[in-house]
Amino acid sequence: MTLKDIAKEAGVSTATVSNVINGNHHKVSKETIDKIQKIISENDYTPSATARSLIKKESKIIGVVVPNLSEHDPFSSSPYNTQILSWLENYIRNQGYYMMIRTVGRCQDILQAFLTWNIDGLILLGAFKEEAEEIRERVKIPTVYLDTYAEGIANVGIDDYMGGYLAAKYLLNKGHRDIAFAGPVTTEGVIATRFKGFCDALNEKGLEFNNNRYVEAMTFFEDGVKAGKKLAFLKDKCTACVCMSDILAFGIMEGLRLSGLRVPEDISVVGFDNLPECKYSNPQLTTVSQNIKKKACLAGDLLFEMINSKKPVICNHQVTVEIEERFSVKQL
Amino acid sequence: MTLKDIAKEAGVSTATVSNVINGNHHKVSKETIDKIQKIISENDYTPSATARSLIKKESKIIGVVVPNLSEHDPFSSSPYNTQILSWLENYIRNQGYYMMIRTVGRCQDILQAFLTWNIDGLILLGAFKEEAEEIRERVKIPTVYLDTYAEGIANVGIDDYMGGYLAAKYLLNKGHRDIAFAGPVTTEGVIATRFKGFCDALNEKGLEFNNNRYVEAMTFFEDGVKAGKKLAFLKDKCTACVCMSDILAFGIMEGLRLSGLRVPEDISVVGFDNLPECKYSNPQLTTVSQNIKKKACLAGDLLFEMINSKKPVICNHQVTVEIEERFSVKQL
DNA sequence: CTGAAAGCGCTTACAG
DNA sequence: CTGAAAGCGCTTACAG
Repeated sequence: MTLKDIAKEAGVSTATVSNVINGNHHKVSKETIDKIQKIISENDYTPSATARSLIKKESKIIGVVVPNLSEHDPFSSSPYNTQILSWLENYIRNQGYYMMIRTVGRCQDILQAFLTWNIDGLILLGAFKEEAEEIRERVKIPTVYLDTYAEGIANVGIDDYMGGYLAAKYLLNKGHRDIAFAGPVTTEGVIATRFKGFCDALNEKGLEFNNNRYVEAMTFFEDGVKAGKKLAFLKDKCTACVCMSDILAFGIMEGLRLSGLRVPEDISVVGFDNLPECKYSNPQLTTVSQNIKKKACLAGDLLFEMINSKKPVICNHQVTVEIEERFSVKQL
Repeated sequence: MTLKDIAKEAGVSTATVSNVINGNHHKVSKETIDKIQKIISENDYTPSATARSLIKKESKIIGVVVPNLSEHDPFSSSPYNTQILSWLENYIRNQGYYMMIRTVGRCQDILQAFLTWNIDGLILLGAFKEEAEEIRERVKIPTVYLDTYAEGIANVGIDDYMGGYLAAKYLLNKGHRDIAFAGPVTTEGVIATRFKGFCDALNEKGLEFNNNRYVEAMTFFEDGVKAGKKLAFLKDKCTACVCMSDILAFGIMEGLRLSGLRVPEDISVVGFDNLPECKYSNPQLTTVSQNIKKKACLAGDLLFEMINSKKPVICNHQVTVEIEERFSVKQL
């Protein structure tokens, strides 16, 4: 059933049917409206989004790109991304839009194919700086980045510096002095910024971070297990470790346990993200809490502001973070 | 840049450009192909998916519907759904298709709007029987259901009966006799079937399930906490509890703990699903493991079989389940 | 091997 | 208030 069929059945032109469907009721007489609406509901008719999108050059689709370390991993290997995704879906749906998801190794790989859908907006989770710069040049539709450090874009992130700072500060206040740092090694971006805050907190106390205590690890559970074992046998013994994600912290706790160490009795652990899982873990994880829902909502606000105003926005929201205290840190 | 522009620049017709783009190389001379491909790559041209979809009546989009208890919840409130979703995304992407996600209260609500996209296939997670029956009548495109008990559809589920049976059997073998069952109350479908298997295992041992031990709870953490407190003070004391999801089990363990009971020393807990979280929990959760990746892959296989063969398939795959033993059950 | 023409299902000036 | 016509960006017989 097409709009044309309805027009025929109602004995009017397609233009009139179109006006009824699109709520241009001031252009159509009451009787015509009623007649057409009756036919529409009787036939369960819905306009073709493709045809409409073709002519209106908009689609009501928001594309969301989830970068993955490997294209073979599912996005759930990063529960943080999953959380963000689900709040974005919620936001996008409430705006009456559709969400198209794509996991990808490098952001650029998918862009062209994605844009072919006339998508009205684009959200990118955790793109790297160089990716963002390339995308900024090539993509002309409203785009919002999450957790990306780059100039000239609309970004929603957190106060990563403060995250690292607070984690260290918290441990220092609990009497810890020999603190490890676990996460990927980077020179800029999210992790590097957190690391800087972390070091500065130590420095304030007159301490210097000992680089042997940088435990390199991807933010996955299995990497965490390995990292935990490394941590257990570190030459420069530690009493605590700050981890760059909760999942990594879970893995590290497991690795420590397998090495015969107890958390927090023998070594304290602080996570990052405050995922729901922190409440189930053993012990429940003290972590740097970022407000994931708020980030998703801010990203949505930004995106739809750009869509509705048809103007690009350049900004960098930094959502505040705080320590969520649970039971994985011991007072020394 | 459109196909027409390319045709003009190359001095050929749009039909010829179309043939080049679509790989109908036997219809076009070598020189023409080269000339056109040069122009295409120089201009970074990608065909409009909307226009193509309109005329071909296919879209390379797979719609995935995630039913939620509340439309205001994000889909991550069900980590099981999240896992399925992410493996589906993986599968769909590897087929060169796009995934459109929609969370919804009642499946029917979204269907019409969803179908307007000429989507090539539909996957529904956890639809109810009546929903499935309505959808079966109204939807003419390839559709695959997950965990739905209904006739005449293509379904991928698990052996729920065996899941319930094995959980009870496992506890019986560990010496437990007074066993509770925690989950939503239903008369048919996934949970009811598991419950039947659960009861039958008890019966085999000459035991009858005591209905006072049916702890009603939704499969969320917070509901679990409440259920755990109820369980702690049940008149008909139990030594173990089978929970209808891991998340529920985590909540129940927390509720028990808050009530002063230890798991597994005072009471044993068995979960259902075997989510990654089971490895982080306190204690690590013994659970009925379902192969989530396999389910997603089977669903993908089925869907694309239907899409490629253009024939509907009616079947009911039941993936096998097994007990994943960890540390939440005590030998009596 | 190539092109003119029709058409997918809509919307949008424009004329009446 | 209503309709004829053009057009969105493609593909597909069909004729040459």
